[in-house]
Amino acid sequence: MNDRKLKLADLAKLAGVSTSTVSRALNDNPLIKKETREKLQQLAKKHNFSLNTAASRLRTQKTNVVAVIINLDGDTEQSINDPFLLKIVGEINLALNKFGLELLLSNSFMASDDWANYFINSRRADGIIVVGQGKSQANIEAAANAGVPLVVWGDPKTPSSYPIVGSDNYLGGRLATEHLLANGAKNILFLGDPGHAEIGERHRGYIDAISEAKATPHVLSIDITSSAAYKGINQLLVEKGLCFDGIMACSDMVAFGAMKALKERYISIPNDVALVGFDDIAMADISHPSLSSIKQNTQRASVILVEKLLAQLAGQSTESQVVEIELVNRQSSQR
Amino acid sequence: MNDRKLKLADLAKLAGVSTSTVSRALNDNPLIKKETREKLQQLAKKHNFSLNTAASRLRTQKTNVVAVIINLDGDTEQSINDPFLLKIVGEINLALNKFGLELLLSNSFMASDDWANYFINSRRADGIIVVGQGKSQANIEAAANAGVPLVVWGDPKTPSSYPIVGSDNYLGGRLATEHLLANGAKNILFLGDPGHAEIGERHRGYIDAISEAKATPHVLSIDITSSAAYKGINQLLVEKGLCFDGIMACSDMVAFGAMKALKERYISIPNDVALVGFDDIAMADISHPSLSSIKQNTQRASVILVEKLLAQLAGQSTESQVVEIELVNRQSSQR
DNA sequence: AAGATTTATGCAAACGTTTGCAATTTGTTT
DNA sequence: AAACAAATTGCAAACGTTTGCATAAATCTT
Repeated sequence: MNDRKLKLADLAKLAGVSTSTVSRALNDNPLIKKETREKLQQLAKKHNFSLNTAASRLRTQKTNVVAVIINLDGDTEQSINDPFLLKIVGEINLALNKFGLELLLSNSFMASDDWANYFINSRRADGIIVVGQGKSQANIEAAANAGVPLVVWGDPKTPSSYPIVGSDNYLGGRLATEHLLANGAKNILFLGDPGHAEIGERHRGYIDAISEAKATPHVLSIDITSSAAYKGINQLLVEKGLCFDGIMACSDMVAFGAMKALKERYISIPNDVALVGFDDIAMADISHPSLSSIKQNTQRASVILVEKLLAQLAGQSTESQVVEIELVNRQSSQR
Repeated sequence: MNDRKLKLADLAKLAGVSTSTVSRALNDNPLIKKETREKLQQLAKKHNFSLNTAASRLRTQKTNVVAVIINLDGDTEQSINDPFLLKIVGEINLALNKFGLELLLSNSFMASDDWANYFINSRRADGIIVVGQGKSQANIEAAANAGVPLVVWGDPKTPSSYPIVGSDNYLGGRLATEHLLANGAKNILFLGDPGHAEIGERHRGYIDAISEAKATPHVLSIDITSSAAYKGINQLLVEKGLCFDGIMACSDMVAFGAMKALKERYISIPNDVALVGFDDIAMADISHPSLSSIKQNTQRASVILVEKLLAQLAGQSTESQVVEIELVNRQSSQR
C-alpha cells in the first residue's frame, strides 16, 4: 500500500489520455485502438492498478457476486458439520470462479428472511444459489416470486416456480433399495426423515422398490445427523431386537451413525445387516467396511446451477434439471 | 420486484424530508430527532427499502466484507474434501455475522497472487482471513507487508509480521505422543508432512516427547489426505511389516486412512496399534473404534480471528494468539 | 423579549466508475 | 482535393449514498 490508491483518472493523466479511454481499454473495449488498449493495460499492470468495484457496481448496477445460502432447518443439528453440504459449497465456488463470479457465503440463520431485499435490492449480489430445500420452501418461494434470479440445489422433481438442480433422489432411493434386495436383504429399514424434500423422494423410491418386491417397509424417521442415527438404531435394537437385515440410510453421515451402533453390538456388516448410504462423501471409501453409497455428481450439478443462474440473469427462463447418480458398490452391502 | 428500486430520495419525498435526514435516520444517527428517526425507520420497513451497498461503499470507502481465503498448496490433494477446513469456514462465517460482517469466499487457486490488490485496493473487502498457512507464506507476507488488514489461522508460534491464531500444535503433538506412550506404545510413528507449518510443530512436540521417553522416532511423511495415509501405511506394512505399535496422525482424515489399512490386515486397534488423530472432526466420534484426537477450539479461534481483524481495521496492532487444545480420549488409543 | 445556545434539518459536493453522444482524427472514394 | 465514411477518443452526466457546513427551529439565559 504505497501512498494513496490509484484511480482511473490518475492512470489517465499518466498516459495522457482521458479516463473514458482508460476505462474502455481496461475492459478490452474494441472501440479503443488495439495498440492503445495494450499500452494502457500494461501501464495498469505496472502500477498495480485495480478498479474500485464499489464505483463500478454503482455505475453498472451489476456486482458479479452470487450469494450462496446454506438453507438449514431451524430444528436440525445437521449444520455446518455435514461434509456434504460444505463439499457442494466448495464445488459451487469453483464453478462460479470459472464464470468470473464471486461467492458471498450465508446461511439461512443469519440473513434476514427477506432474501430479495437483503441480497438483491441492496445490490450485494446479482443472484442467489440456495443449497438445500429444507423442510419449508417459504423463503425460497418468496424470493423467487419477487423476481430474484435464483436457483436451488435440491430435488428437481419438486414442483416449483424456480429451477431446482439435483440428483434423481427417487431413482437413488430405488437403486439403493433394489441393490439391498438383490443382496438378499428382506427387511430393509429406511433411515431418515421423509418430511424433508429430498429425503422424501428417496423414501418414495424405497417404498416402490419394496412393494414391487412384496416386502414390508419399515421407516425410522430421524434427524439428518450421525448421532441421531446412532441413538435411533440403538433404541430400536433395545426395543425390538435385530428386526431388520438391511438399512437404506438417507445420507452417509447417517449411515455411519447406524454403523457405529451395529458394530458396538457385534452385528456384522454386511452379513447380518447390509447398509447403503447416500452422498458418497470421502469417508465412505475410507471407513471399514467401506460404505456403499449413491454418488451425487456435485461437480456437474454446480456448473449447471451456475449456468442456469446466468441464463436467468440474461433474462431467459430456466427449468429444473436432474443430474445423473450412480450406485457405488462397496463392502457394506456386498454378500 | 415491484416497479423500480426505491432509493433514499424516493423515501425522502414520501416523508417530506431531505435525503440527508433519511440517511441519518436509517443509520440511527442521534443528530436526528428520535421521533423522526423512528418514523422514517418504520417507513423504510414498510416499503421494503434497503440501501444500495454499492453506493454506500463507494461513499464510505468501507465494505463490511471480509475475504476468507482457503490457502491450499498447489501440490496437495487436501482440497475441499477435508471437513476440518470447511468446518472452520463455517465457524468464521458465524463469527463474522456476529459482528455484522459478510464473508466473501475464495481459495488460493482462484484469486490472483496479489491479494492486496485483488481484495483490498479493489474495495471488494476490508480485510482478509487466511485459513491455513500452507507450505509457503509468500502470498501472506506480501499482503501483510502491503499493509493489508489480515489475520491467519495457523500455527501461532511461527514468527511472522502478521497475527496468527491457532492451536498450540507443539503441545498437541506432545500430548498425543505422551498419551500413546502412557498407553504402552513403544514404537510410535508420526504420520504427516513436517514441512507443513502446523504439522511441523506437531512433529516437534512428538520428537520431544519421544526423546524424553528415550524412544526412537519414526516419521512417514505423506500428503494430508486419507488416501495418502492409506497407501503409505499399506506400503510400510508390506516393506517392513508391523514395525510400530502406535501412530500419531497429523489429522483425523489421515488417521482414518491409516485405520483402514490396519483394519484390512486385521491389525487390532488399539491393541496392536494405538492411534491418535488431530482436529476432532465429527467422524472421530462416530467411527468404530472411535478415534482419540486433539480437539481444536475452532469456535473460539474464529471469534478471536475476527476480533483481531477488527482491531487492525481500527488501527491497533495485534499479535498472534494461542487457543487451548484438549485431548479427547476415545477407543482407538485406550488399552 | 432579544440575544445566546442547543437541537434539528437541508444543501450540495464527493466517492470512482461507465457510457451516450459529440468531436476529432484517419482513411476512402470520386 | 473535396466530400464522405469509418475509426478513435473525449466530455460530461449519471449511478445512490454520506457528510461537512450552513441554515432554521427550538430552547435557554438574563
